[in-house]
Amino acid sequence: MELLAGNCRKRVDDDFPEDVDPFDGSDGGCDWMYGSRQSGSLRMRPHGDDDALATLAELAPPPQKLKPIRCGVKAPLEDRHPLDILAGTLDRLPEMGFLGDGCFEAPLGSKIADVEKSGQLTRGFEKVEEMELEGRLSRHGTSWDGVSRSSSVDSDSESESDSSHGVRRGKRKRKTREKMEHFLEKVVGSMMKRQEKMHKQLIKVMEKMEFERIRREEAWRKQETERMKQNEEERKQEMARSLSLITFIKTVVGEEIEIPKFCDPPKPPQNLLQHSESAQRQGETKFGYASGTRWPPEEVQALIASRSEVEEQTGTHKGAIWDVISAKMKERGYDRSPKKCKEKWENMNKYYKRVMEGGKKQRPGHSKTRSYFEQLGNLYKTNSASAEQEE
DNA sequence: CTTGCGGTTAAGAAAC
DNA sequence: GTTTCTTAACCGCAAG
Repeated sequence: MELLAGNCRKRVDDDFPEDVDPFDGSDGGCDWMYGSRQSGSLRMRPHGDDDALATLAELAPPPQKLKPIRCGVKAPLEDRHPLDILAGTLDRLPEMGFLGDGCFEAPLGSKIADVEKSGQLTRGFEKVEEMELEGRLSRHGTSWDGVSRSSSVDSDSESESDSSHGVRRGKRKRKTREKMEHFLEKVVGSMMKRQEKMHKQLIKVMEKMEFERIRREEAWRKQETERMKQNEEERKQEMARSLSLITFIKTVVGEEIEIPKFCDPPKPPQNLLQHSESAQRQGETKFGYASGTRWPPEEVQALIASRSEVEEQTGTHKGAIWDVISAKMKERGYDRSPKKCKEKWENMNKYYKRVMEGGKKQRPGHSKTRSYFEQLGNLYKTNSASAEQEE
């Protein structure tokens, strides 16, 4: 498009006289198409023989202010037919970045050549006329240049014009134009097809990449699940070893060893996941924990144990105690944020106090849900006892 | 600003 | 179906 807009400075190779000013009237370089602006246009000479060129002139009216395609250096005007020049330019479109590689099965130039050979793009000369012309041109020392040819032919043909000639020319003109249009349609159609094909290919590649990404993700998930399972196995083995050790010590010592509650086999880190999974099948449990936010009794006990541990260690409730508690909960296999731990603790205590103060009777069926009451009560007792001792 | 605490509310489950 | 219990989550206030 840049080329057509006239601002393309890209240098193409020598086949195309890119440095030639197509509208430069000084040497008549573009008169073949637009007619001489100095000595009168082609159309001013109705009896010109070069019908195809005349057609081109009709198709492309002379530009008024459009800047021609220029490049840095002026090259000598070639003795080439304009259609050859056009073909050469079209063939360079891919190089110039207008079309992708292989936009056309064969070079456009060759297509044009084919069209010419098959007579689709006749230049409007009959063999005889052409030979005649050649002779005349050579007599005038003019090269095979559209302008020279057309102008010299025009001047001569004026004298030879007759009515039958005019009718034939008119027909040829129409025919040529139709063929030109047909050819251009074909070119555009071919370009569009090519672009469509490329677009489809691009979509295919994108789909393939997306598929690959999903596949990798799946593989990663699988791997992660495997790793978790392995961890769980190791933990179980460790627990079994510990239990057998404890049993052995028991038999050796002959005394009952109290195992702290928090030494219960910890749940795997994915217990939250399990909760959500089990929540679905937990019409079976008292509370479905359907929301996934409810704390199961074991988790509540773990929280209380963690809290009492930290309290023993620090002796204070201040500071980042809930961070420590959250970390301890994680060690036990429960993933709860410090904020959640704190909230749960507060809510639990609130409810405990409310119930204790209110002296409400526990629902028999709900005794399980308040399994933490006992632990909390113990905790309060020990706390108050230690406070009394300090006093 | 952080922390602890009390109050409130909506939602879910069990008891009636 | 209604009532009651239990819980999570949010808000505000006071103390440090």
